[in-house]
Amino acid sequence: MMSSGHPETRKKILDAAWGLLERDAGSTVRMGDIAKAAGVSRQALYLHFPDRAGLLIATTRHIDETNDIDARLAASRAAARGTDRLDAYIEAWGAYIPEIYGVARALMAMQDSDGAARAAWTNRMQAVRDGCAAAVDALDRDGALSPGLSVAQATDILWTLLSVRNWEQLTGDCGWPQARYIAQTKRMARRVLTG
Amino acid sequence: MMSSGHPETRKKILDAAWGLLERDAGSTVRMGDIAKAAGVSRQALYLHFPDRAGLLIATTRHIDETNDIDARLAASRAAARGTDRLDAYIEAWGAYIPEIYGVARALMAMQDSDGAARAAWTNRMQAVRDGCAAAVDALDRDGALSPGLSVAQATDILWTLLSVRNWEQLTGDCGWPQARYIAQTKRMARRVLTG
DNA sequence: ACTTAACTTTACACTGTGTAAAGTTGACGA
DNA sequence: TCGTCAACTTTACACAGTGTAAAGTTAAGT
Repeated sequence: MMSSGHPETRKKILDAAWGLLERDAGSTVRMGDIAKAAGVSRQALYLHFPDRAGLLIATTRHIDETNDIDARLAASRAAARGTDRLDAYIEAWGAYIPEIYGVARALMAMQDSDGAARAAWTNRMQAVRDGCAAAVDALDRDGALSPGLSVAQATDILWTLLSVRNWEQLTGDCGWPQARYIAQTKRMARRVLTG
Repeated sequence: MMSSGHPETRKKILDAAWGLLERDAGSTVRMGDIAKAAGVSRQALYLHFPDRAGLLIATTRHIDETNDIDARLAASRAAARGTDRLDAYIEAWGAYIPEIYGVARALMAMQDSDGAARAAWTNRMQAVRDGCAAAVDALDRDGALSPGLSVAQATDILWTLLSVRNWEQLTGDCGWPQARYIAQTKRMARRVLTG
């Protein structure tokens, strides 16, 4: 059963899931953990969300709304020159990754087993890809795109460069501070795409 | 109970796991699936390997031995100039990723829940990182390393560029053929690291 | 014949997800 | 004031997959 129940309880659950996933993004957060954190019975979760995947997906949307991601990314479209636009997009998306990382990680971990989780995450990443395509288009219009690099391939490259996994590896395994991640990613994108 | 039993049966199991993980790298390969493919009871797996993580780790080693990975990577160390060496390393490792992708994927999926799997995979990736560091050092000795890029940071970047996840995204999601992956990765590495 | 290693068979404990259904509580309306 | 209804709790259970336990089988070795 989905989306019955008080919106207030629903919000409590989403906030609990968010907090828990943000806090220990490493360990596996179970349905029971979320219920306990929300001060609600485990079964109550199933009154509001169809299953674990549904709850996680709803959590990403909840985070998006709270942080007004649309506005943030829209701002990056304002820049006139292609390279400025590229920088702005990297800054906006790169700053957003840490916010969603907890849920992203849980959702990525489900991809192999759960089709709905895979679809939801793919959809989400498609939106990022669209942003990459827009930035690459802007570069291309300026004639700044590296010769011998098609628009499609440049988009693939930028999209890959900006993956959550790369952020995870650089800030996690390599211990980079967020500021360095942003600066170096900008540098890499410029070096690889323009020229 | 670990590593008792006939080495021949052990090899049958490892080959079965290898084949299965290579074939449907997407879906979840269960212990029972491997047992059936090996023509052996599920319990027999536990006579040879401590648990699922242990079996997967042993499978990577088995693949390494069969393909003589050490020799392949050692060959990349022969190149005189730093940039040649970089190319050779990318070619060697990049060609190896598809071979281990099936097991790698299964092992990566276990990382959140299983500490041994995490340790094994981390160890493995550390070896790749060492290769990256060696290539970066060679560039640095040639004075070819981009100014404003420390050896450590250059290593981090190359290591991230060469991650299995990036290969997965480019050849999988983006549909790149292997040859393009190699060529473009070489190009990116050169552009980002040297100059 | 006796033993032993290697493997099979059967059975079961455990974890986490999801379903099912009966019980509780408080608000709201006739 | 009583009934009703929605939201939630409680209890119970089915299911999948991993791993453990232990008794049974088989073939080779001595």
